[in-house]
Amino acid sequence: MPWLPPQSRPFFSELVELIQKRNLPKGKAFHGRLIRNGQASSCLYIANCIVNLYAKCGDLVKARIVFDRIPCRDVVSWNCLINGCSQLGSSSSLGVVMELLKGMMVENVLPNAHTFAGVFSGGLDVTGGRQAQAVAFKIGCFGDVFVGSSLLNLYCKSSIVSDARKVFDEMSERNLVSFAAMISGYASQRLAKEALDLFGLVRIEEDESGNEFIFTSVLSGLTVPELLDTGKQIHCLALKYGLLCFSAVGNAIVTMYSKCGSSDNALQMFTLFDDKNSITWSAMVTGLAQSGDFEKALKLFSSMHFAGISPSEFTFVGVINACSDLSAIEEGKQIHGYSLKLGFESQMYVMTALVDMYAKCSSISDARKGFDYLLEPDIVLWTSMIGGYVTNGDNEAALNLYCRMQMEGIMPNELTMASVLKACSSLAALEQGKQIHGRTIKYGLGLEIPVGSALSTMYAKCGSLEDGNKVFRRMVTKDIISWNAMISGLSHNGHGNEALQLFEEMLYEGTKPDYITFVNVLSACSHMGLVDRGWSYFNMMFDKFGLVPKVEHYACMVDILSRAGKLKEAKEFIESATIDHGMCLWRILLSACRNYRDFELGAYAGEKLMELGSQESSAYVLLSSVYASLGRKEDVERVRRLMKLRGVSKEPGCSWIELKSRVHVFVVGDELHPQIGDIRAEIRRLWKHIMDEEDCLPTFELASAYSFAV
DNA sequence: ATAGGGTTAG
Repeated sequence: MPWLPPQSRPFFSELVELIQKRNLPKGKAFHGRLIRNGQASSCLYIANCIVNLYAKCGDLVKARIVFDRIPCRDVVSWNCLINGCSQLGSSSSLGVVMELLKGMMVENVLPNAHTFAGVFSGGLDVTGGRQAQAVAFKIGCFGDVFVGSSLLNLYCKSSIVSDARKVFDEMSERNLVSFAAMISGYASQRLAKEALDLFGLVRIEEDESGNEFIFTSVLSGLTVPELLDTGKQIHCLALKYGLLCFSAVGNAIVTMYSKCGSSDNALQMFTLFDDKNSITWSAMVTGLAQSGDFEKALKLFSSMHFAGISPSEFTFVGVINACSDLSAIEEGKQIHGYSLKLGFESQMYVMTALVDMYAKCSSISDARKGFDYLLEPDIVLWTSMIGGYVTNGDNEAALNLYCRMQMEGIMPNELTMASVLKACSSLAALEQGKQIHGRTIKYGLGLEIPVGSALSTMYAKCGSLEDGNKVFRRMVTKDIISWNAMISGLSHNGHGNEALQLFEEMLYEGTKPDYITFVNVLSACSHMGLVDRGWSYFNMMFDKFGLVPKVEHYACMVDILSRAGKLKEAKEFIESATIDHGMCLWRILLSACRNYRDFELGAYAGEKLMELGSQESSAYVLLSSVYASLGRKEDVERVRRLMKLRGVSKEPGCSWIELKSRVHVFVVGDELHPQIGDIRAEIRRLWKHIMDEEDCLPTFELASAYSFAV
């Protein structure tokens, strides 16, 4: 049967050429001619070629029609169709590929190595891959290098490197292709050591120096500064073996230098590059942006135009990120315009970068416009938009969008859940948070760092400390953020001792605290009135961990001292502070002086604030009340006039609470709540209770809150 | 006649 009659030979060679060129229009015309002169179905060779022609050109419908008309299809006919589907690579194609594999076996056509190589290179579905793997094993195609390489590549692409390695180890024959696939699998998982080990093995086992594929793969895994020297050595090897003429190798070297923190080497490599292509430019622009050289990145981006290379979607993503980090919205908008001009308006990655940029630049409505433009946003774009709302403080919008996403049946990922949980934390929306917790379990997301941390924070912030702690204890790996979240949760809910205990436990486990940890620890000391421990933690920051205390830490210290009534000590501490502390320290002292009725010191602190030009209304209100207590009426007037003169006004206070799925909002001075009468009566009752209590002197804040409320 | 690997991105 596989025989090509002499009269078909000229047609055959012309067909092969059309297939190689993927020339569908000419191919169609040629197919028409073959039908007219009766050659189309003269032999299986020609028929298969025609199936292959349509399949390679992506016209699977036509390929299938021709295929269905072949009277006795052989394994090649099926393989052509399968490969066509594989190369389309759409999400639905894997199902089709599996159907075809089944179909051929039903017709008693035995698959061969070509079949499986095609099947494995088609989709990214692991389940399908495993099924087909079993069939390949049974039929005895498993030993083939092509089959093994494409299967291990499938596992790599699905991020299951361990399974890929199993296939790799079990292969009876390996070649450079199998090595390249395996190395790149490790590299993409950032397992540089494993990738380098295999790279070394290539030279022993294959007795070869490798090829351009091996080099690009191993280079792409070198992404941290510690590997810079290794990267340099591999660069030298590439030079020695004459592989620098492959632009992919050069591109990988440029990226390697950027990621390993050597922009200089990257730029040098880039400058010496003979024929820079779009990838080279993108790699360099992105590299500069990621190293924090945003201006250089933007400059290089504009010179690209003059070099006659037009930016790709990759370049845009890189340069838009530079704008986000710079908060350079004007440049960002221009680049957005440029990307529209080049027709990237529907590119998912570009749009995600734009949404991030607008969100970071506080233009959340522009971010939303971009998001709405894409009809089928993928999960990363959904997550960026939701996360954008969260960073801009519009937590309701974040949750609304998340609900819409759920209704559209989009499966969230870890980062989506972490964002919506953060929204729940900020809103203190416990019920919603619990539901989302349920979802994470349903989706099998576990308690890995983004979700686990967000969950324990959410419970802690919503006052459900036990649940927060439960989640925290079940997390297998905790990072500093998880610890901070739990410590702060305990501290904020009045469990200062437990907060400090947890901090000690953290130190014991060898986790290094950061600035935020110390803010939480010091504020716990403040709530507990622990002056000595406060001092010891404050000193520990620099002495033990090399952390220079920031203004927040000074503020906590002032708070500790003044709450404990050590007002003079607090004043001396502020005046000896070596940092540019601004006004907040005096503001804390002033309020403490008011509460402790040390009006002289209060006036001193208040006048400091007046000198520094405070814009906080509370500073003026507090100081004038201090002067009122001292009976200095003219000073009261002066402070009030100053407040007016400087245009300081009071932001109305606002608070809310969620009860039985309803959110109750209160703004200072409003009468809107339907039960406002009952609420006021209850506040009066509580106030009376406080006043009746012995030794219970309400603070100034409490007293003013009371006077506002009733 | 049919097959496998690499470089840039959210």
